[in-house]
Amino acid sequence: MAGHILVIAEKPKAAEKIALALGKARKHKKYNVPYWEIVNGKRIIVAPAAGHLFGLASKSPGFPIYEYEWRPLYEVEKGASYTKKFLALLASVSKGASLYINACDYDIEGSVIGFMIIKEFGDLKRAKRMVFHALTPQELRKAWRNLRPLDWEMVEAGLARHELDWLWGINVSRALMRAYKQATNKRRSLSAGRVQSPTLVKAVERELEIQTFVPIPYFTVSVKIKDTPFEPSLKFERRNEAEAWKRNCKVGKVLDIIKRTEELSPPHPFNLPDLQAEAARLYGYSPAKTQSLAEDLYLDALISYPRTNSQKYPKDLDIKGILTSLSKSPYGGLVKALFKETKGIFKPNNGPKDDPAHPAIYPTGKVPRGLDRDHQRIYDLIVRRFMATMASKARYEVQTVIVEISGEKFKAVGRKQVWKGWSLYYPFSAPQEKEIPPFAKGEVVTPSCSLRQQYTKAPERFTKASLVKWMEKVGIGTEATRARIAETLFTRGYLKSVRGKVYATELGIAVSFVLANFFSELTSVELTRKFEQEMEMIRMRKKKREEVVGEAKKVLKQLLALYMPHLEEAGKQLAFALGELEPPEKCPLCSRPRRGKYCELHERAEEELRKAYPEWKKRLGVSWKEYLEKMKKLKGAGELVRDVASLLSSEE
DNA sequence: GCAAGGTC
Repeated sequence: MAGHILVIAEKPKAAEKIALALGKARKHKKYNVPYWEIVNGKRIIVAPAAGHLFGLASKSPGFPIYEYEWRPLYEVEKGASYTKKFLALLASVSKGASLYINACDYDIEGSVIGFMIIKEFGDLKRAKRMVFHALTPQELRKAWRNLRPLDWEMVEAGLARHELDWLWGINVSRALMRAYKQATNKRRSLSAGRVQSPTLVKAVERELEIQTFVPIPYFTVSVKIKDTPFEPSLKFERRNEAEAWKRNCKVGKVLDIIKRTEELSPPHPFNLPDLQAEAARLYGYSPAKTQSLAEDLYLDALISYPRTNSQKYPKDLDIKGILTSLSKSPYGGLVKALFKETKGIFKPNNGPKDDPAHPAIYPTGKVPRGLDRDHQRIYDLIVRRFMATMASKARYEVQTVIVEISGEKFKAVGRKQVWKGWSLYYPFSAPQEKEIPPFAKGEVVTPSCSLRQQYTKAPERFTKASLVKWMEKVGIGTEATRARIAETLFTRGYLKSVRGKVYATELGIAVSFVLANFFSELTSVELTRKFEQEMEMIRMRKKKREEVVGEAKKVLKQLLALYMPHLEEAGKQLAFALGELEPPEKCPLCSRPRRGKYCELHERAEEELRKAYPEWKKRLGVSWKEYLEKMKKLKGAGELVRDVASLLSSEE
């Protein structure tokens, strides 16, 4: 065993950290990829992958398809040509090694990345796993002293994850495309998958909720005193109840004035979802755009790795060093203020969320030059947030005035900032100041009350950002993939974005219906839960990969057998949606195929319309005819509802 | 060409 030890890292940055922790490292380059050689002691080479270098591909064309193989990623995925040089390097440095160490991130994907490389270029019988949870020298050295045998269970779980996603995704996608081809003799990229399809279905459900929404009327009486609005507004079902209360609303008395100081903790360090949410809120950027801008900043070495869920900085982060470097930037004034208020002792307000592979996002200290507006805005958020997490609490003087008017209590809250604290550095999320006029306890006041008729509102439309947030909430996709997968729904033409709001297209609705009818597993986030359980079973050696994959094939075979007789029908649904085919019988209100009196969607709208009438009659005393007249023009009513109301009122 | 996952 005279050869060197090869350590395989998941990416160049990690390779560098590992090399520097293991000894005196010399940096080399081959095929324009950096790698490191430890020169004191044993000969060790640390070389990086770039994420997955291998991917699954079909052995043969056709559908359904249950055969696949692992191939170099650059052969099977366009846009992955950059992986070729990494493969070339790893093939080269693998030669003559006596030991292969998988030092990729300690998760099932990292286990697969290293495993595939050792399997292809090295020797699995002389392989070990290095396990660490942070790229700090101490942690890395500890991992080096405690090398473990190769983690076959994690590898098997990871391979299973790839195979399951591939089998479901490729087969159901092809099922959709086949159907469309059959109906139109045209080609079109259609897709379905464990993550994208539940997201599509959610967006379509929201679309239909909005389009079939029937507002319900109610009455509010709102109270103002000295031109200041008081909370809450009172709600009533009927106008006469509201009017009765308004007549009572003549005089009030100030019951209490409560003054307190409110302290607001600094924000947590940025993880990717929080950065995306802020960029969406402040600048209207889509999550995919923010991610891509952040990645550019990372590649420019301006910020740390952005694809993270962590809200914690590394324990050994050189905060002082970073800030010192930034003092030569336009943020110099703020840096000076931060040094002054913290006296050089930096304690970040780390948040609860963690990520096994990467810490929270922070600036590296490198001073940027010539960033365009978009990059500058993201960089600005990250630098300011970084400083804010170390700053003191913001303080507000809050004054609450409580007034009683004929037995009901109302309040108004004034807020004045008395200490800027973190909001000096990150002003974007500080609460607004609000001034209220002076009141005295016991003071008798004259309220002005106004009565308004209002309507319940349909749920909000998704934005790209809130759709990605939803994915995060229900736990599908990862930091690195969520925004990208949401974006594919738009490139497929399933969803569209108008002035920042998400709309489901006819095609999106049709795909969602076909999936619900024939592949209902793919319409729910439960499939991800099931996968997670299966992966766990494999890791615990309670189940074998072949077993899990075999079961999935069986389920798919059954579903596809049920689907095939309806291929043409499904294809027609897709073709109707795209206007490629005319339905034999049209809905009297739109161009969708007729199902009963109307199309499926207008049917649903009529149902909602009829369901809501008793409530309208009770609250407003309107006749059916008056109800329809009103609904025809009511802005908050769903478009499909208004269509049906127009038609019904013309039939009356 | 199609998934989801990693990263340049």
